[in-house]
Amino acid sequence: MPPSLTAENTSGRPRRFVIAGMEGCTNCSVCEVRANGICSALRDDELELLARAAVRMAVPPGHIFIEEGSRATDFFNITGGTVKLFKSLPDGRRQITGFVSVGHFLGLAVSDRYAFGAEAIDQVRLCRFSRPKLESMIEEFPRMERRLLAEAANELVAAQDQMLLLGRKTARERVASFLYGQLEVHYGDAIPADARISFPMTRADIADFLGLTVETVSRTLSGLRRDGLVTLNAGHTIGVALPARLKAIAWGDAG
Amino acid sequence: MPPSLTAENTSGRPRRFVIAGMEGCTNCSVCEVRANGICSALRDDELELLARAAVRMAVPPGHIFIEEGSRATDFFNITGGTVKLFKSLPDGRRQITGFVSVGHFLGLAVSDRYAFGAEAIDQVRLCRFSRPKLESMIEEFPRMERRLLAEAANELVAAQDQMLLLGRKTARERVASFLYGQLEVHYGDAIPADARISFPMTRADIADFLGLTVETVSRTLSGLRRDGLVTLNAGHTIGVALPARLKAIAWGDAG
DNA sequence: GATAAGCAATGATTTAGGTCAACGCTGTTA
DNA sequence: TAACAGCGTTGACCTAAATCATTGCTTATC
Repeated sequence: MPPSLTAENTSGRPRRFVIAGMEGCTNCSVCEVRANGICSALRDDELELLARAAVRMAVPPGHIFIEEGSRATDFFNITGGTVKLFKSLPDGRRQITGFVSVGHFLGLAVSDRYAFGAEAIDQVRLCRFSRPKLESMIEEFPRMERRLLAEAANELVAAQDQMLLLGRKTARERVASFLYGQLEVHYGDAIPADARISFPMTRADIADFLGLTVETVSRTLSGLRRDGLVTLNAGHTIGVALPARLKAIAWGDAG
Repeated sequence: MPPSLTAENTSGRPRRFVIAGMEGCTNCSVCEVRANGICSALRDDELELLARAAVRMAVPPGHIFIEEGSRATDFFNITGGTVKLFKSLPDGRRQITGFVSVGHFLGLAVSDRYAFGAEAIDQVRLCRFSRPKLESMIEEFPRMERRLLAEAANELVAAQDQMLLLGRKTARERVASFLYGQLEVHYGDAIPADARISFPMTRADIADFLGLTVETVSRTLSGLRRDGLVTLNAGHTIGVALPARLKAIAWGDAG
């Protein structure tokens, strides 16, 4: 029971999010994230089958569409927006384990319960597959399994990096790591000098991701600005003059 | 180039670690971890093929057999002993990302470099496969891929738990979590009241796993003993009278 | 059996980051 | 146009855990 997902066209919201030709889309071959998602592992004719198993959905900002510990009935493939994944302690302490966006696959689990929660940060679009349906798809198209294994391996590497950050880095190193990570998300390997990033998450999200408090994130960003390493613009946009310096800080070259 | 692995029978060490019938073992169907490892996904006749690709090795305590950042030429399947996986910062700060033992598969990575290091804690035995060989095996036996995906998914769940621990738990909660985790390793789901665990890792290993210092681990264990929650015996053996209390502490029910 | 090296425990002191509190800005509701 | 809520920043103060230092084991080496 995915808690109250906002299915396309059934929400009371303005329709501007519904791109022409997407309502009740059954043709994955024209999907905007065809190149990114698990679907990239399939040929056009195979996508035909996938289409029948997929339900396209829109999730409004702040909406939790995977409840931690609930029955894992579905898999999701994100086709737009940014999602935060998290785990919580009974008393409310929260750790964000990752931010994921377009092309990301969600819900892989051996257990029958989700081990984490997922909340939309901005307006999110996704494809939903029922567990049995996806499993039969995998049965039929082993290339999809290959793709999932690759994605899981990548996530594992990211998780290990994050453990190093949470266990051993200082606040300054953590914030620098986060910013540099955002640079990589936006620019890939080719990060220009004098780069500019803009991200949807709040200071509280960043704090919960880095294992810090909002105050420390705020202070640390101010510190980086004072040192001429970043410029804090209005909203969630940050300029980075010397990405290499930021990277050095992120990896312990204090400065 | 796996740095100086100690191949069976080629080391100058006493032979007592070499169990009869294992030298140059080419028969995986009698393997002692048949039920645990990736090999469990295969039928007996398929194991015949696997045997030809595997090289059995012994790794002495303290020996690093995967060097962080080195070329990922091989995969490993642990058949005995305990291994610590870790990541380091240039200045030497170290985070242990996991302890793994019998049946665990190592080396899954999309990149051509290992993202982590691996060091034997006690006497370790393992099967080594070359990357291309394992890949062709997977090609041939999709069930193996299924098995790897399941293992990766489980590791991901463990990694998320560890992120919650490192980012949001207190020292006491971390140590309690570690001890309870060890109880689960030893007893599975059926943890008896008045349990007893014995583990091979040092206080320094535990500290690097929990993102603490040795002193804090030591003090925290002493604190738990003072509170009558554990008994610290000589060596690396710890008694736990009330596992349920420990679990409660691990999840934030302060006490 | 003296010396050294590795591991664990504990005490004294310091500090990085948390907590508590105030304030400013922007956008929304009444 | 006031009241309010959400978000971010900054200051004052506090504390959990780090750091530094000492001691007491074992086990290994000469």
